Amino acid sequence: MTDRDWRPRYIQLAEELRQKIESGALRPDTPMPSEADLADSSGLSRTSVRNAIRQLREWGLVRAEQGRGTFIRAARKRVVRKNTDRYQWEKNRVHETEKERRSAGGTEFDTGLAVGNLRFYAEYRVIEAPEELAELFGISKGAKLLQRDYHTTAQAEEAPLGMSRSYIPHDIVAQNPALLDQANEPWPGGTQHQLFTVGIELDSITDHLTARPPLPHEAELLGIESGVSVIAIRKVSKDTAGRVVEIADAVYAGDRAEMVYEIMLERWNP
Amino acid sequence: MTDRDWRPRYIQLAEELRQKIESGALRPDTPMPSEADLADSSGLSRTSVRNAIRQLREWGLVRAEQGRGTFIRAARKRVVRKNTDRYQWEKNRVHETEKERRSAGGTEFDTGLAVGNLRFYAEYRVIEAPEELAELFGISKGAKLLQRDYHTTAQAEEAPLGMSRSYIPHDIVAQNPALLDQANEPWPGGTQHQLFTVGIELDSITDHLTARPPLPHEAELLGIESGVSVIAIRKVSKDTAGRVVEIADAVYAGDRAEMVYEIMLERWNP
DNA sequence: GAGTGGTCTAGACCACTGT
DNA sequence: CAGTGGTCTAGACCACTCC
Repeated sequence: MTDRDWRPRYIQLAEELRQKIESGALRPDTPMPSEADLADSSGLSRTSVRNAIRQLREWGLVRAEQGRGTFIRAARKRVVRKNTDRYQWEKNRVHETEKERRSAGGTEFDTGLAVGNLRFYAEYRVIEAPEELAELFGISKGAKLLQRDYHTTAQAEEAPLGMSRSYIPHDIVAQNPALLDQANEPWPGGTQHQLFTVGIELDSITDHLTARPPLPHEAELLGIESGVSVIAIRKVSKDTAGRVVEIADAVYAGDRAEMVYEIMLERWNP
Repeated sequence: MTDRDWRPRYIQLAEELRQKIESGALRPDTPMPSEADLADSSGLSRTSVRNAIRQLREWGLVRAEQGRGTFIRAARKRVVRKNTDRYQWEKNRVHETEKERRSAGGTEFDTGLAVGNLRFYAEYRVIEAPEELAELFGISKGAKLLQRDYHTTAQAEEAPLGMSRSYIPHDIVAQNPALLDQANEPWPGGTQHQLFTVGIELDSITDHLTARPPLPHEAELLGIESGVSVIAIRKVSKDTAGRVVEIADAVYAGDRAEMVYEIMLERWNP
């Protein structure tokens, strides 16, 4: 006598299907049996079958397309961002010629794609610093901040890999009026060069990473659905005087992005 | 005339409730109206109300407890792991006395808690290297690996913050038989000290971070539910000869962990 | 025992995709 | 057009919590 399975029927069904997917009996990018078929073969109502499928979606194993079917998800190819190298690479580029800086930006560094194959979006606003940011910048609440939203999409992809919102104290950027005009984006050399034009050299960048489900507008822009998480990164940049000069909140599709940090350790016997 | 809202009714209800939560009209750790009440007040069926609530759970805004109610989630206090400091700290400790090493481990470093307030779990197995790992280690497929599972729980918490599975080529650890016995865990000074006993000094540690929904066993162990993601980290450690000596896959609750990496940039004018 | 959320049914209509 | 998944209803019973 085997023990009776005390779990809900829809979970049992979800587990059965999970087995089939992980064993390869159901193959990536092929459709699962339809809800009606599963209801027939399992003896459950369509509602319970849908519960099972929702479970599979939450596990990130399948993707439903209205009118077409429910498909096994293939593991997505990831774009690897090695931030420990990227940030230094951006810094090194500040002193190169404009022609050189124009030739490639951060996204090209990550993806290896050429500049022409990218669609770039930028929008600037001036806002009043909320308490949380004011505290991090060491400025007073309500002081003016330049807020900039960015995202970049590879021509071949339908949705960007990530999106970011950057904040810089208005006092700092206002020293160079060109920095206040979003028409100048994409700025050759990026933020580190922009800061350089107002005399700022970065000393350190600190990334704070967390994971969470996407918010509705993030899911829409990044083209992700139930069953995909996002990597949220708060990036805090300090200049050589130890002052916080930029804070950026970036969000990346968890199934398409991989963030890499290499930590070099000091030697015992130098 | 306002446009008719073309979205599903349950999404509209979810959005209304989201507004109330984010505006503070519904406060953290207090219960929402019951499903029956919401069905009455909204004119929807209980099924649709449940769909709305599921949406809120997927957004991570509420938590349902059977028999008690559905509660607004308070933002959880995060444990911050600054890996750029932590790994060097662990390396520095290798040369300290055993008494000193015994006094604190990595979790204590992160949380500030004393050793006695932690429940520690470790389990060792010997496995054959699957292709993926063999390739990373530069050894042949099927070669023996020591696989070690760990998790540590703060006495005050019901669930661990994260869990990890470490792999080390068996050839390496077998040089010190004490390293093969899980009864020696928690080993004072951790993995870096264990490797030191077989003559290995680490040169670099590379973290690869992604985000995804938890697998069932992860959700259970970490005590997380629908609406919480995990941070998955593959940590690759190389010794001073450039050889990969340990690979660890760690998973952290996305709502309780924050991973921090500080990148120091080279100066333009040294 | 009253009230909560969790599971489950049997059915309906809709929006979308393919042929 | 038939077939798919998405929305929605009106019920039922269960497991759990709290009084």
